[in-house]
Amino acid sequence: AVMILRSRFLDARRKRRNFSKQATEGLNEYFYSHLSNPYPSEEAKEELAKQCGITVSQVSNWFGNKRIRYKKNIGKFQEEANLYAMKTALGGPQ
Amino acid sequence: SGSCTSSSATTKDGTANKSSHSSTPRTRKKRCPYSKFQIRELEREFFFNVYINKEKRLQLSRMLNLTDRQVKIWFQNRRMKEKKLSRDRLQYFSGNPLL
DNA sequence: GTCATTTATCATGC
DNA sequence: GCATGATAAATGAC
Repeated sequence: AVMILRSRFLDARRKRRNFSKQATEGLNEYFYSHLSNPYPSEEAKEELAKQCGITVSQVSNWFGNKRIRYKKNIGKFQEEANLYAMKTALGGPQ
Repeated sequence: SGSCTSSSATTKDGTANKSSHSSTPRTRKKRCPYSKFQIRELEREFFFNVYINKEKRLQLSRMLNLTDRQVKIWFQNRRMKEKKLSRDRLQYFSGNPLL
């Protein structure tokens, strides 16, 4: 039984699964509404994790990847940025 | 594929030697994944001792063709990885229906 | 020393 | 074939 749990644990860590639509939505809303300083505090990370149904580590991973990939190619994310800027302007998270 | 050997890129202090200007912001060392052999030996030592002393560090760095700094940082990162593994294990097994 | 990062790389999804 | 999440070197704050 212990071996089974151990193998499942190892498999769960290895396999990557995309986040749900709502999770990515929430992460992007925070990112683009804090574009000048996209560094959520530990409390904000916990809040996002609970809201998105993922772990705090996954929130940290997402922001780390997002920051550098955004910085490396701002143009590619322009459309996405406008989308979420529009969304927050129309009564999104205050 | 041939720019990860630790002999040419940096000096022993870890100070980069790319330009002659003394005030150039030293370039960040390129991340180069370690070989299977290097990882095996580092893990072996980590199993005996989570904290490595200076002598074993020098010995290991020579054997693996790494700098002291690289070995030191590897152990730091490895301790952080161990801590994260413990957190993940706890979280994973805490809500397990088989328990 | 820890620890949050940056950056490149790996592994997978689709 | 890239997008995406996770991990492995490397840096810097403290």
